Amino acid sequence: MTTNGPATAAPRGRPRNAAVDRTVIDTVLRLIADGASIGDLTMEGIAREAGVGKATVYRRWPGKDALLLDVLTAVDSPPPLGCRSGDLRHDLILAIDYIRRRSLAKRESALMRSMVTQMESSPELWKRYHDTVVAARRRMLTSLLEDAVTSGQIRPELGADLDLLTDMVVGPVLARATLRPDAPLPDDLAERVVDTLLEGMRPRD
Amino acid sequence: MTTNGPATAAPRGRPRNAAVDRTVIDTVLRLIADGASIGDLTMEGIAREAGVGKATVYRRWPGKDALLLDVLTAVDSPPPLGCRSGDLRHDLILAIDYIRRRSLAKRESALMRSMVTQMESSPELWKRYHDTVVAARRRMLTSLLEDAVTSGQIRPELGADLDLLTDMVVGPVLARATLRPDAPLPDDLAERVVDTLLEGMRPRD
DNA sequence: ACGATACGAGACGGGGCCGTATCGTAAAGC
DNA sequence: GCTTTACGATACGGCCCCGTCTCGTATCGT
Repeated sequence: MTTNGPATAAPRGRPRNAAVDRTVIDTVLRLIADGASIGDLTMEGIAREAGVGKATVYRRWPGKDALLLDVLTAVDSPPPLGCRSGDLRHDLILAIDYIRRRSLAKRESALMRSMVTQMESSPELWKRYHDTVVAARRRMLTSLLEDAVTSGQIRPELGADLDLLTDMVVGPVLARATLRPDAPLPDDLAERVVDTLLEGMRPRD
Repeated sequence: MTTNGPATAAPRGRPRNAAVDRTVIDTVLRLIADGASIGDLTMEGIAREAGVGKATVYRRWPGKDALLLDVLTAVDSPPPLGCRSGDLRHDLILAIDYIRRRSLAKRESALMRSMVTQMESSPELWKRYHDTVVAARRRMLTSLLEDAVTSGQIRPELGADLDLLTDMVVGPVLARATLRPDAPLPDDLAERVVDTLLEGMRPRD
C-alpha cells in the first residue's frame, strides 16, 4: 500500500483516456466477428487495427490473455429475463427467444464459437466466458423449470433432472446457431420449440 | 497427361512411404485433441511432432489448408446407422446414442469445436466438415423422423418442419457436449431425451 | 511555468514460422 | 551399377510478432 488515503490517492500527470479502453475492446470484438480466431489475434495487430500505439495497449494489459479477459467481461449480458409471469409456456418462449436474438448478433455468436474452441487451451478464459454468459442463461432457465415442476406444469418425474430439461430447452436453438450458421432463426422458432417440447411429438390419442 | 497408360504409368525411383501419410494425419488429430486450435498448428510444428522432415510434408500437401482437408476426410464416420427397426423410440435412441458416443471421443469433439470456429475464416474447410460429418448425421435423423410422421408415430402437423424436429433431437446432446465439456454424457442420456421428447413435458392429464 | 504521465509512432533485438534448397542416405526400376 | 525418387535433417532469407524503449507532443495537477 503506497497510497495515503482510502480513495487511492490523487493521480498526477495526464490521465488515461478511457475511450481508448473501449476502442481496443471493440476492435477485438470486431476482429473476432470478422472471422478471426483467438490465435489470429496479435497485440500488434489489435493496436494497429484500433489506431492506437502498441505501448498504449501494453500500458493497460500485460498480454493478450488479460486483454481477452476484459473483453469477455465487457460483453454485458443484460440481466437475462428477471420477470416471470407464472405461465410456463409464455416464460419459456421469452427465455428461448432471448437466446435466439443473441445468437443472431454476429458478435456474440462469433465470440461463442471462439470461446468453445479455446476451452481446452485456455481454461481460465473459458471459465470466465462460461460463468459470465453460459451459466447465467442456464440459471435463469433451470429455476424457471424448477418452479414449473412444483406448480404442476411439468410432469413431476422430470423434475429429477432439471439439468437435462435445461439442455433440451436451449439445445435446439444453440445447435442450430452453432453448427448451422446458414440455417435461419425465424421469429417463431422459440414458440414452436416450446410447444413441441410441452406437448411432445407423439400424438395425444 | 504425360502418362502412357490408364493405370497412371509406372512410378520410378523410391516409392513413397504410405505410413508417413497416416502418421502426419494422426499427429494433426492428436495435436487438435490436445487442445491446439487450427491457428496454433504450423507445418513446421506438425512435421517436428510427427518425427518427419518438413520437406516430406510439403511433398504431399501444398499447405496447411490442403493437409487439413485430408485430415477431415480421414475422419471416417462409419455409416451412421443404416438399420431401421420401425419403432421410432428405439431407432431414435440408437441414433442419438451414436452421436453421444461420438461426442465422448476426445478427438471428434475437439475437432468439431475447432471446425466450428473456422467456419467463418475458412469456409472451404467448414464445408468439407459439414458435408462429411454434420450433414450425414442430420440426413439419418431427418429421414427417420419423416417415416415416423407418415406412419403416425409423430403428430402430423409437426411434419411440416422436419428440420426443426431434427434440431430438437440432436440439440440437447450437442449443446451439452459442445458448451459443457465438464457435464457428463451418461449412458441413459439418449433414452431420457427421447422419452421426454415423445411424451412432452406437460402432464398427460 | 513546471513536472508527471499519456499518447501515437516506430525502432530495436529476439524468436518462430514460412516455403525452398541442399545435404547424405535409402530404396525402387533399369 | 546407374538413375530416379523419397527420406530425415538442417540451413537459408524473408516475414511477422514479441515486449521494451525512445522519440515528440499533449494534457493533467500544482
